[in-house]
Amino acid sequence: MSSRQNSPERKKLRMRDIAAQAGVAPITVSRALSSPDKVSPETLKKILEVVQKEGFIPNNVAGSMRATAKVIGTIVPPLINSGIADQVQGMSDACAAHGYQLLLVQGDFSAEAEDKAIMALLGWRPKGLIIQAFVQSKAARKRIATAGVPVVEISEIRGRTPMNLAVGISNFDAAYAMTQHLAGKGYKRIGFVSTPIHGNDRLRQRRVGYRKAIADLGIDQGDLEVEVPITSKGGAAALSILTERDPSIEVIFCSSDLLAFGAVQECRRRGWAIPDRIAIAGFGDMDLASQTYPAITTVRVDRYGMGRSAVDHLLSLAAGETGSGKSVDVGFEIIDRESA
Amino acid sequence: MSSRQNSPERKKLRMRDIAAQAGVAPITVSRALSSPDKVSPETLKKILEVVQKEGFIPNNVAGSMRATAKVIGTIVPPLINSGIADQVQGMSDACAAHGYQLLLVQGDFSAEAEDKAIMALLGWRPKGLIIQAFVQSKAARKRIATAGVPVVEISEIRGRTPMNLAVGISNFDAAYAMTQHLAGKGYKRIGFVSTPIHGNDRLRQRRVGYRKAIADLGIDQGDLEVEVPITSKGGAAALSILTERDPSIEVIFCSSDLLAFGAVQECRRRGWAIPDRIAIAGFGDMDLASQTYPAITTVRVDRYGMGRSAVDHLLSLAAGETGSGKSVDVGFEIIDRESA
DNA sequence: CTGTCAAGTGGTATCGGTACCATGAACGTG
DNA sequence: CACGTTCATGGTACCGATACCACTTGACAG
Repeated sequence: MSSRQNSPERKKLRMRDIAAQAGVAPITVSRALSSPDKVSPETLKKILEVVQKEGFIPNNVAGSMRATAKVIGTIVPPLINSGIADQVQGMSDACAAHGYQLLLVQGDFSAEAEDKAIMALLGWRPKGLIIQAFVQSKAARKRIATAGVPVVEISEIRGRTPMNLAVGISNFDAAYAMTQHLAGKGYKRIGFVSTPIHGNDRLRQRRVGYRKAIADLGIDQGDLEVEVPITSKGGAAALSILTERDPSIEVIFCSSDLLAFGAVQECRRRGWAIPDRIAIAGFGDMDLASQTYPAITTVRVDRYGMGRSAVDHLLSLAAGETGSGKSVDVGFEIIDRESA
Repeated sequence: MSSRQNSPERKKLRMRDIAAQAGVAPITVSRALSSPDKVSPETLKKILEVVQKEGFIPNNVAGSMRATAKVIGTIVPPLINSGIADQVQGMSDACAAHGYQLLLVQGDFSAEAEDKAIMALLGWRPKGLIIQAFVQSKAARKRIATAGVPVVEISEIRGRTPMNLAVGISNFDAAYAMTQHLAGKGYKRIGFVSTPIHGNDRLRQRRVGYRKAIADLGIDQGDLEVEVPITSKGGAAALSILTERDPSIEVIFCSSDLLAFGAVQECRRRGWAIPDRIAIAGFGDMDLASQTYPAITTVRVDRYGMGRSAVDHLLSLAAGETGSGKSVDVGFEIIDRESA
């Protein structure tokens, strides 16, 4: 009766206000908004009209107390490279497609920060977590296990058994394949540039794959590995270090395109021809890699697809599928360009 | 009495379970966790022990029904360039520092998507919104106004009056300054490359600033503007288009470093010397700009700082400060490098 | 000894949806 | 025509933490 006039300075809209105005019970409004096919067409129309007119937006917080929240929590490393950004985009798009929200926390490289981030996420009782943390500490794993929330890890899929399910590639295989590829093109002395591993399995496996390939190839070249920060400046530095350590080095395989880019720029600065004076390969197939001149030979990984796939699998897990311990391999591809 | 043994297959932990085990009331546990100074040291210690032992994580969803949620919603454009990524990092860090969570939605370039995204965010009754949408449709603004949620816009600060408060720079001034800077270095024919404006005021103001500078300088050069997709490929294309349109063009000012990078690579491909054959300038001072050889002259904007500052101001607004209509100018800086 | 006050703690109502079960109407079937 | 079944809708009881107010206790001033 007084529901019309008191809008100007009355408080926030609730479902019951809409219900009153539409002449139905609150629960019917709820159904109209979340499962419209359970409401008769006329009622539905009437309710939606009121919702539209009043600009009502249901309170997800309240709704998430009974039903589990349509939220997926995720921890991502700092978005320094566009690979991660693609992945976030993939997760974001997939979430949107399913009507979920993405709760994003950025990790750094410390275990405490990771633990705190996980607690913050779990506090929201998300449907699941997608983790791509660097550390993956034991404490963190235990916390998640206790909470009983499904987890999809975007990670190295070789060797380790995931908590529930992992999406990723074998970084070992990829690095092995690239090293072999370079050897196949006739390069003899093959350097390797890594970023600080910090307990990150993906990075470690790349190095292991490289080493295995060198061993299998029977190349005797001493230590041609170096570790630098994950910036293009790091790549430039790596070039200097390695060429100084062994002037006859023929190719440098960088564990990230960002490093490869930096190395290419350093060559330009020195006036060195690529790949004649020295060849360079990267990892990730960032946009950069194809656009740099000369274009960079690299390993393509479908990061966007990994993000989407992670969300899809997570929702399956949450819906009851066990799939425990499985790994989903999204594969990789060697992209041969001009730089090596 | 039976609270100890039934843990194995009992349901989730609630605050009252902790309370029972610690021999206090639930509300005391609440206080112990959110305002520890209101609880006596002994009680606090006992409660924290139980919390620790059980691995209890309070349910934020429930807590957010009475008190407003410690959540900030944000809409960001696709993370195509690292500038946006820096900004997200800034917001994320600032949120973490204040104990807030970041609810992230990625926009695209359509008004409907934006409206949907805003509804999704508002459904969580966030403390506030940080918006950096491309469209900023009228419908979206109205929705936010109705919800009565404070908003910080990361945007162009010239001309437009923000809903509550805007953080950003004057893109007009920045583009004007760069154009003048280039003219000051002796360049006569100055081209301009923009990405599709799509109603985005920041991009528009850059173009307007450029045009104003050209007019003020009294340069009569015809149309040396072109619009290309925001990719490095777009930058390469722009170089081709402009040099074909006017072979005597001397410098190209790109409204994004990504474009400038593409243009530089295209020059390399053609064997053109930079800046002798043609000079290039960018916008944003992405990591790329300083690392590319030759290093790119550009406009530095502190994106990370903008993100942090947006969160800080938003929390002030939420705490009651009005600050309506104000704009916070974080400023810019012309970074003179080798490319122009 | 009484009154005032602060600190520490608890009881209760409440935030706003939705799961669960009940109800009544309309329809078809034997 | 009695009965089962489906469809549309409503009533009620929560979900789990916290705001609000009340209460107890001890310290201290007058």
